[in-house]
Amino acid sequence: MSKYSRQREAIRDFLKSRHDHPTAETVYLGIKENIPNISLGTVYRNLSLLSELGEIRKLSTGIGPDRYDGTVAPHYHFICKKCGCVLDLKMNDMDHINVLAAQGFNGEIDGHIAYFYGNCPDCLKERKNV
Amino acid sequence: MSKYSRQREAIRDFLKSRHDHPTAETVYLGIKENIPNISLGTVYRNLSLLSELGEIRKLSTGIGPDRYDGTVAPHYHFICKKCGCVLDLKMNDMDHINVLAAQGFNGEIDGHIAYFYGNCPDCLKERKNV
DNA sequence: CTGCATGCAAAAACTTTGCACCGCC
DNA sequence: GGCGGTGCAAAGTTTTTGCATGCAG
Repeated sequence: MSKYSRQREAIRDFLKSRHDHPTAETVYLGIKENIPNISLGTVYRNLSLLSELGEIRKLSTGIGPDRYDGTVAPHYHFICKKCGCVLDLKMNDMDHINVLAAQGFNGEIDGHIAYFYGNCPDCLKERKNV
Repeated sequence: MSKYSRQREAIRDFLKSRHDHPTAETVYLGIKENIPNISLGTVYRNLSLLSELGEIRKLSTGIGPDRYDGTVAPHYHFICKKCGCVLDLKMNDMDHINVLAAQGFNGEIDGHIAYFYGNCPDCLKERKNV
């Protein structure tokens, strides 16, 4: 179905190597260091392909542009309301909530995404200084 | 802090009166029937203000534009992967997951948003017909 | 009156797409 | 070779913003 490409591989590797949650722009700039003439369109095309294939995940945080995550194993995210940063949370998968959601619902539920909101450690610290 | 405006009130009322989850565009077109010369900019400004005030909620589904919800009482949403529709789920609030998330996290967690994904009743039906 | 809110339009921010060329299979 | 992938740039979509004017307090 899809053919090898150096650009796609670079994008996948880039995402797997990072635990922050880069935007398309950040991915673009990062890859550019090794493949200087890669284009932003290619980055978007591949991010969207990889995310359909389930090799990466797209995060729509509601703050700023979409972000991408190379970790597909189930895990959850924290989003700082103040600075907009996105952090991984170390917590177990909550499979059981799919069952809760499915009760009294006629459709088919095969997954969930949960974002936790609040203040990140850095912003908390700053708040005390002010 | 903020002054009365007919436009803002209309937007708030419009959202409270509906249980689908309209986009800014839909809100704009809806209000326009009563206030023909309202502008899209005003709609965006007020949606964003109301959502900061906690009077409405913004939903970033990752599929299409942001949507807005006049129901602020805790509840959860289902998003159809196929048609992109957004439905309310009848399920209890899962306060306890904030505690789970806060374990081993240094920041402050004061809320969460969870989206459930799958196929909506209509798309399931359609799939059987094909 | 004073200042927040609005309408309008331009611009910014983000993402997708058409097209000619390139390179994997 | 054939077909999917790329670079480039233009266009599409969604959202924000500057500015002059309007209206609530």
